[in-house]
Amino acid sequence: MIDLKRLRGEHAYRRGIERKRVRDGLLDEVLAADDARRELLTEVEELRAQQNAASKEIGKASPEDRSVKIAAAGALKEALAAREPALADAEVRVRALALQVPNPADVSVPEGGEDEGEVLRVVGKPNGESPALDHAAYATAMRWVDGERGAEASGSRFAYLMGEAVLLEFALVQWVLGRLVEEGFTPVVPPVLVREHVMEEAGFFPTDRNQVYDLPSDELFLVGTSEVPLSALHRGDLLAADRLPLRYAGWSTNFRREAGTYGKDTTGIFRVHQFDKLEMFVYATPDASDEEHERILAIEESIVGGLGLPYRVVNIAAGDLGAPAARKYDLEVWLPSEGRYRELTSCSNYREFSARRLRTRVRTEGGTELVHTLNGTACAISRTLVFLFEHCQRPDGSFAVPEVLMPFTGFNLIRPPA
RNA sequence: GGAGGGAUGACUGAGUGGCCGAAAGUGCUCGCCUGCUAAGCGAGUAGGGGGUGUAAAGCCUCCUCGAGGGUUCAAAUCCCUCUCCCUCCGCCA
Repeated sequence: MIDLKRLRGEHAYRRGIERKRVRDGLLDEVLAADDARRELLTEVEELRAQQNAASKEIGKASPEDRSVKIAAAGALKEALAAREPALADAEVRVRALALQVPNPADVSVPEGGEDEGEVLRVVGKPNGESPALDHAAYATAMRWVDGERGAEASGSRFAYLMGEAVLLEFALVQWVLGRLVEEGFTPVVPPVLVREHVMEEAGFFPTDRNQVYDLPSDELFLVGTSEVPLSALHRGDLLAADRLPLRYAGWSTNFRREAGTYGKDTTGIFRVHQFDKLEMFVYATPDASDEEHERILAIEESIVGGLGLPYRVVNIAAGDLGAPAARKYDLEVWLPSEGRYRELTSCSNYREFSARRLRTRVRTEGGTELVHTLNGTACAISRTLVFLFEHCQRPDGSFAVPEVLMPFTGFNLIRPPA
């Protein structure tokens, strides 16, 4: 959630919001609603002050004065009760509007939409050739992915992952998790079913509600990323400054309805309803969050680069940022069969946007401040496999295991089935 | 799933209708003191919102004792619902 005070008083803050895609007039509506709310608040508080004072006097009053004073206090109570609903309505209205307002884009974020991200660097070179089979055909040929049976069992975009592909998954998890522990991350296997308030406070409801699977009879929701439960880990906490940064590496299965993606990426396991992912989530002091963001990016680059995948780093444009992100980097990897770069990982700095709803704060010399939260993909397994299926595929159809994974797979080469 | 007990500030813990935003202790901050020390002495120390203020400070005010609702002139305290924790019984990967 945004800072209404800053929206009211800081031009740059407002400008950062306007650089994202915001409905015309929304910001003025929020400000007007907030003005109305504060006016009512002043009025109601004045009445409450009178009522409190009147009540206090009754306690000290002599028995014979009491009945008169109680009657007077009762009248004040009624006057107050007449105005309170208006204030409550105003608060609901401000909140509903404020929730629609995205986090301002950082000044370093380029102008524009989806295709206007700024390519910061290109690392590694596509060799210009495509493998004999694209990732989907290869995975089927190697008997690693069975999408047909997956669809029979659970519907489209579900698949069975099998054989060496599963060993590759666990090798990836082992290798990446080891790296993250080296970098000071605490590994976490979080709950993947959460309550509604967790979804709300993590910023996924109401905006992305249609992307989330729910279990109505238990009033629980399946998470689409471990970012959700990790953000709830310090809900309402007032943290000591010397505990920050808190770095967590969440491993979870993730569930996404992928509403609105009909017909997109329909082959293989590029886009599926269920996948496993290692996610980085960091709580940082406000003055350290930009540095922490660069750190997360560097880790992502070392993972993607370590797998030998050619990639580029994109500074995502304002119009393409999600609502909570002030800035975001994507790592896009070359996908030979499509002849273009596709997103593999990303990392965002939410600044204090998410922490405001979570009420996660840090005690500093000056007082208390909202923490900054950041998140980044360490390794999204299915999609990583997609890229490996093409880049590690050799002309004879065998699969060359990336060197960094060899210690965890116990084999270097996988031959196609006879 | 059944029965009972509990949730208070950074932490421990007192408080069963007004004198309580809250005793005491711990911790922390500042000062003093002992030749040194994890010792002693003194003072301060909850969070959040609104208003005022050029800003900081200050001042006024409201809200918050797990969450939400209710009773009452008045609620940490009484009632209801929910969440969580503990103990016992049952069941179980």
